[in-house]
Amino acid sequence: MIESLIRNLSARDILDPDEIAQLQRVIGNERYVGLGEDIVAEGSRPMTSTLLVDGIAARYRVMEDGTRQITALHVAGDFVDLHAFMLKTMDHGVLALSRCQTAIADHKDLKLVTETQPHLARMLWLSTVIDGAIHREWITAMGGRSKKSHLAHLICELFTRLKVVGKVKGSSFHFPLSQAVVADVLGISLVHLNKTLQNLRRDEVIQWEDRVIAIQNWPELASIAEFDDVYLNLVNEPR
Amino acid sequence: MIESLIRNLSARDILDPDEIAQLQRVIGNERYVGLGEDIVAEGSRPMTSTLLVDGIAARYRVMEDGTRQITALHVAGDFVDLHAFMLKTMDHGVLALSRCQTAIADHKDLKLVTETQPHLARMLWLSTVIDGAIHREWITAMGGRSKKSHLAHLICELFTRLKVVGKVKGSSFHFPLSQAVVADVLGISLVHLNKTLQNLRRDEVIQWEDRVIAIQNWPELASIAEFDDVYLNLVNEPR
DNA sequence: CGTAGGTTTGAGGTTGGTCAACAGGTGTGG
DNA sequence: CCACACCTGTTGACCAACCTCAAACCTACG
Repeated sequence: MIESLIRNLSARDILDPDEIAQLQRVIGNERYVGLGEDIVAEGSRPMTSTLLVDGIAARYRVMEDGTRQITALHVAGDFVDLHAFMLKTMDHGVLALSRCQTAIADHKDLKLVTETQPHLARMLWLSTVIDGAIHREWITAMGGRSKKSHLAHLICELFTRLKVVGKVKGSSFHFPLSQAVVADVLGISLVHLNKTLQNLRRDEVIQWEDRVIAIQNWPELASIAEFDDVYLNLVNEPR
Repeated sequence: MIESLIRNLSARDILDPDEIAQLQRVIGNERYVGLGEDIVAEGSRPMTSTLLVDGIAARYRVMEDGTRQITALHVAGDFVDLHAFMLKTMDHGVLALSRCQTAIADHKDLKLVTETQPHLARMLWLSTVIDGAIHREWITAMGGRSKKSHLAHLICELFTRLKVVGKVKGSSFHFPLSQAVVADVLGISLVHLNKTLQNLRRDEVIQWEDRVIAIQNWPELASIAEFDDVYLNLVNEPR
């Protein structure tokens, strides 16, 4: 159930067996959330944090005129709302973009971890801080890059993150989101997203059909994206 | 030296005297950084985290074509790189946008805090998580709002954050940044920023001259911005 | 076999970018 | 004291990026 989480954390530092056991004890209560359903509602005050065991989820905000902005994407092994352990109130919603398998950790138990397992607590802190690093990268992409580059960057990032948790097959990965959803990620219109995508296809750097993205030319894609994975902190070192 | 930090944290939860004493012990080594100088360099591996005691600083990235994107602004009482305590390597630089007064905390000491002062450690964790909430709000503003609304939002946010640390005078605050810098925050050109600003002035919601921003009509400004301060977590509750 | 969701394309309008020029203020060297 | 460079803000002209509206097409599904 928590293999993906273990892979995520173990990519950044060594977890000892006792810490893994702690995580197994603290995380439970599996359930499934259907496509399009909220995993966590905006404005709620959850007493637990949710681990995404499988599927893809998004944090999102909707504004007065009805436009929806997606602020983060989550894959297997990500906590979708670990920050709520500190923030208490959700300032955004979390939505299942595919059928999702989830598990939860009680905030009471997480608090106990901070009191008895400082290193494990730091690892959880780390995962919220990596979320922040990803946010900054998205800000950079939105403000400073062309839309083509931004889309390429998103694909590079997802490929890299999915690879960490073993969810890629060769150079392709399952990607069940519609173009409309991706448009809400990039903050552009569906029409323009589609044209940007055609542009990447014309360059023969990616294929995207039947809910699968295949990377045809990684060096070129990464170059279009100016992708550098340092911000994902895939370095195993003491934290 | 750490009054602003205390104000920042105390706005979110009660700090007991011992915790304040701990912070005072851990944070020291004041220095000044001149306008335009780096406080922390991209790619570095700092052994300390820097508290901004006074002034304004920015986290930034510069891309291949030379454009600079600012991903966060910091004011007195903010740690500019507390996340580096967990991330180890800086994936961006931090720059002084005015003459800045800073102080530092050793990562060794912060680690000790996580081992001996779990509540204080959670408060530090909280402050990195609020950074993340601000990032998400910026993503929302960049992707979903008009530039006018985005600029209005930035002003609302800065006013609110400065108010927490006692740096506003009535409805105005000192704001020494040039329009070129603000353009790098919003991810738009200087020319367009200027025209957007004129637009807000024409509406008589703000004044901005001589390095001071004065808010003339807060309700209208907040409405243009769709500003809601929940994401800043200005609620005092147990964390 | 009709309906709904997703993708693709075109036309026309708006937003925002680049280039260029000018004004005001400041600091510096002659 | 003047001449000059430089930084910031402002404005206009023109062009590219991106949006909205609309329609056509495809597939899956009841």
